[in-house]
Amino acid sequence: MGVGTVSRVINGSAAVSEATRRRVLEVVAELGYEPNATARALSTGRTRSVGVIAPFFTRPSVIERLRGVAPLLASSGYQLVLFDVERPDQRTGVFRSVIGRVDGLLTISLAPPKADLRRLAAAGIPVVLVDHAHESVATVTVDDLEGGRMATEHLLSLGHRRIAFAGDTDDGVHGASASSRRCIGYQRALADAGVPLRPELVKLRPHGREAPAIAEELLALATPPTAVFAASDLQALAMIDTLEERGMGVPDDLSVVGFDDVELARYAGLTTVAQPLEDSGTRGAELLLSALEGDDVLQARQHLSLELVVRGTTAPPREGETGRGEHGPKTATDGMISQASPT
Amino acid sequence: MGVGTVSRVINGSAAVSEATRRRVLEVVAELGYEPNATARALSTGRTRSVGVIAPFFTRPSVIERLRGVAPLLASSGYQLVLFDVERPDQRTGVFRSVIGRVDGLLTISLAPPKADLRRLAAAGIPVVLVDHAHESVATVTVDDLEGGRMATEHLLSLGHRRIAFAGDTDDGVHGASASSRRCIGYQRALADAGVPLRPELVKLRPHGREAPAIAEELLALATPPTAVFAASDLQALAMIDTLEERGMGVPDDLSVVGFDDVELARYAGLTTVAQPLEDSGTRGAELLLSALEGDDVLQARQHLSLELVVRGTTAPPREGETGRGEHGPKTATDGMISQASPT
DNA sequence: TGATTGGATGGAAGCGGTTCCACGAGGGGG
DNA sequence: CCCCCTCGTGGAACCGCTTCCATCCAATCA
Repeated sequence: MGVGTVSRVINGSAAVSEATRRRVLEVVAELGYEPNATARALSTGRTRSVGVIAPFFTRPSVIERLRGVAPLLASSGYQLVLFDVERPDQRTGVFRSVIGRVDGLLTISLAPPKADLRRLAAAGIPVVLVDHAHESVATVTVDDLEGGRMATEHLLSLGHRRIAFAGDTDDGVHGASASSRRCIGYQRALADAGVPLRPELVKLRPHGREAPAIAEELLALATPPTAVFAASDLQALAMIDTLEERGMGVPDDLSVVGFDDVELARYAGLTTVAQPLEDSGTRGAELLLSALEGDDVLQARQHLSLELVVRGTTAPPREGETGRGEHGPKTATDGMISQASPT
Repeated sequence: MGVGTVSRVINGSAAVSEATRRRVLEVVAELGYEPNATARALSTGRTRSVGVIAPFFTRPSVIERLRGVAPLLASSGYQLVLFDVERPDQRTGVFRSVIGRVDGLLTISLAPPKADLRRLAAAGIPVVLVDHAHESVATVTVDDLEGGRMATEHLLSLGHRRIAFAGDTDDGVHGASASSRRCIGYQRALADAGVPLRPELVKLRPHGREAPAIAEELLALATPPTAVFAASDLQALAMIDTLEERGMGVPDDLSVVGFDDVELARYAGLTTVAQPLEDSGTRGAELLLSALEGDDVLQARQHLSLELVVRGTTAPPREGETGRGEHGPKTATDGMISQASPT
């Protein structure tokens, strides 16, 4: 029994007589032989695994995306190799180090450097970007700008005028510009409504991890906002916690809108802009799988839609605090007709 | 420049003259050369990656464990390869297929077949079991039995007597016997309190995914329970949803206790038995990493402790419903003195 | 000055598969 | 009866790296 024959039997390739096939299988079973995946990968050039690169993959929003990815990969026989990016220096090397380790690549909320994308392409590794737009590879995105607008308009329609924005600094490290696009939507909505943008109400912090600090700063303002639009649910939730610790009632004293609609948001009753997280993962995986089958998906641009979900953290501002009189003292003269047009 | 020399420079092994080293590095930079990880793995027998096997890894409890694992692996330079087990047939092969793909293995809430454990040992792959006890490999566990007892005793101390248990069928597929151990704790607590075990109050369903069905069945009973101990927070939460849809108030009409204390539980205000999920991941990763360094950790048995966290889903039963009169009609004769000894 | 020693270097072997090619045997057609 | 095909099979070459061994050269020592 030559090595070639055994290989052929195991891979079911080419023609092998029924007799030898049976004999090989017999011996394989007896020896409990299991082919070495690494050797096979080296020889064939295919690893049967796809890489998923995500910053802080245990974040709820990423996890919900993975919920869409995992089942598809599992049922297609691909191994899921997770590359967690937690520090800037990790990101530098990841895109390079995956070459030769994976057959395909899916990134979540990350902007791959153009140079790396070129190398990947040269290496014949298909790439799909979930939650990040790019001109030359397949992407699955939502209209963050529009989402920012939706959240802000909701607040405006409730009668709010002093609306803060809490987001991530687009440090360029993770290239997660979703937050900044949402901020643009926020600014546009304000502009369209003729509400002046007040720079002191726009708070940016790295990683979206310092919502408490932002809450404190906002509260310390001479005239605090009556509403906050946070660029992610996690930020919104953390902010609400801090606010309530400081004795502020949500939404009575302050309205809060989030973004994403992660599972937690439902339980916390958070008003938020919902994006189809799990679906984004599914679409991304579909795209990648089809690229691995040989299809050309470079032009694919999946656009998922957003939806405002109004729950319990937004309400009209207290009387006299619509913020119309920008700097004016809190004169409680408006009576009770502050509700604009609730959804 | 021979291949050997280049290899030596790249791996910083053995002696290479400063001149050649510089020259090699130069060319490497110029060519943008990146070593092929697969070939390296085949040659050295080390993959620089560790496998994590978990059933449904996107479940909150697993994710929180991974939160402990990921940072440690990342900072030690190991790749995290995730093997998601969603179907029984996947489990059969996983333990075999990891051989040759990973240097070490960490399983979560899974019972590896003894035979596979032997093969792994023979292949020199260290294994750490998180959330599953085993005699011959390193484990990180909690005392589920005691946890079941804690939850049940809490309910008993509130005055409940008709206490239901909602858990997973220990189908042997995932070998997740945590649920059944918790059930034993539940039974012991009842026995110790002299409360007879009523089989119709013990509901087991696969995957812990059918809490709604269990809730329905419980409600349909001639004399429904006044409290439920669910073997996981997810089950508890799903059950509460269903209960409330049916017009039952929690905890007014029915008390519910969960298990795990996942993040959601905090937001949902669920009373539950808290186990240090993230910490379990950290401990597991530490053990594995140290085994990878060559330490013998086979005897390691990390025992983490549990804690009852009382929130808003448990309360004394309604008057006259302590269940003392097992089958008795709901005679509302007890007056208002139903509170036993609230925590 | 010749022998000795040790550091630097080149390259072959091997890791465990897959694949291609050559070869042999058996069968059908001329 | 011989030739040619075809099918089945064995094994060499190769995938890209590490590692060991042999070689070489220069410096040190006698």
